[in-house]
Amino acid sequence: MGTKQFSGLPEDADLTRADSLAREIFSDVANKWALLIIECLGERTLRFSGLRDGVEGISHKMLTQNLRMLERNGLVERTVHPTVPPRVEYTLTEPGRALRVTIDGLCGWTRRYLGDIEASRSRFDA
Amino acid sequence: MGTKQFSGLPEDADLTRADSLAREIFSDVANKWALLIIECLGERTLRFSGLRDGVEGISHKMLTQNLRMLERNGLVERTVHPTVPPRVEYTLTEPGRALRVTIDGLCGWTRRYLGDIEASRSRFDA
DNA sequence: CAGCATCCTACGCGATACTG
DNA sequence: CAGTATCGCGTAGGATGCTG
Repeated sequence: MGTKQFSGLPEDADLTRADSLAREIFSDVANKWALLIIECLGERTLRFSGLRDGVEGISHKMLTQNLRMLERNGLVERTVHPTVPPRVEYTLTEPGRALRVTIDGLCGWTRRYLGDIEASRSRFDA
Repeated sequence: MGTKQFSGLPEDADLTRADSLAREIFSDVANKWALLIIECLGERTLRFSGLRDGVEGISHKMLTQNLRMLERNGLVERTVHPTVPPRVEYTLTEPGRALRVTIDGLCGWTRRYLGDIEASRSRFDA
């Protein structure tokens, strides 16, 4: 981000602060588990356990940790039903759904170039 | 990816292998440094040192490491000019440029929701 | 200049156990 | 069931030094 990928603004007000914030958000979001969680949520509402099953290979800890982070950034909404046993549901917010569109693009890209990448790999490994 | 986000194929041939490969690629690509390197490269051709300056905060080691990985997956092309001192240039390949479009979307998303996220954060931290 | 190898630390992350 | 806390290992990743 050295070249200010995020700003693109005319005014230089306190652009530095905005840029460092952007970089921070980017780091939060550009990680495997966060992306997979969002992708798994999609349009549905899922419980903690549902997400755990849905996101293959994720540990209890990673799931809670990332869910907190996503909630903090306002990408998922967390609703607690005060029943016993407790029932907690997660849904994407509007920003979350917007991000999901991008992630879909990433998944599509992966599908599209799967073969090329596999080929490139075997070439490289030789 | 428990729900096979990547496959979406009719035939179930050896879909499992394809899916695990996809997951592997996804892990490679869905990481902060890789994305920032690709974004920094853009349409340009950059040398190692250029990338080092361009991608703010990246260490020598992380840069080489990620560049190797991206080269292996065929997302960047590496050309060595046998001069002294050596001159090595990096460019995005076609798959790399395609991925870049997606990353641009991610950057755009960040810009777009910067304010909302900042607000959500202060709300959450209270 | 580019990049590999080595060392060493910090922390990511899994496993486990405990509350409401 | 959902969540927090603690411990412990493995690895990510920074710093440094050596080659061509």
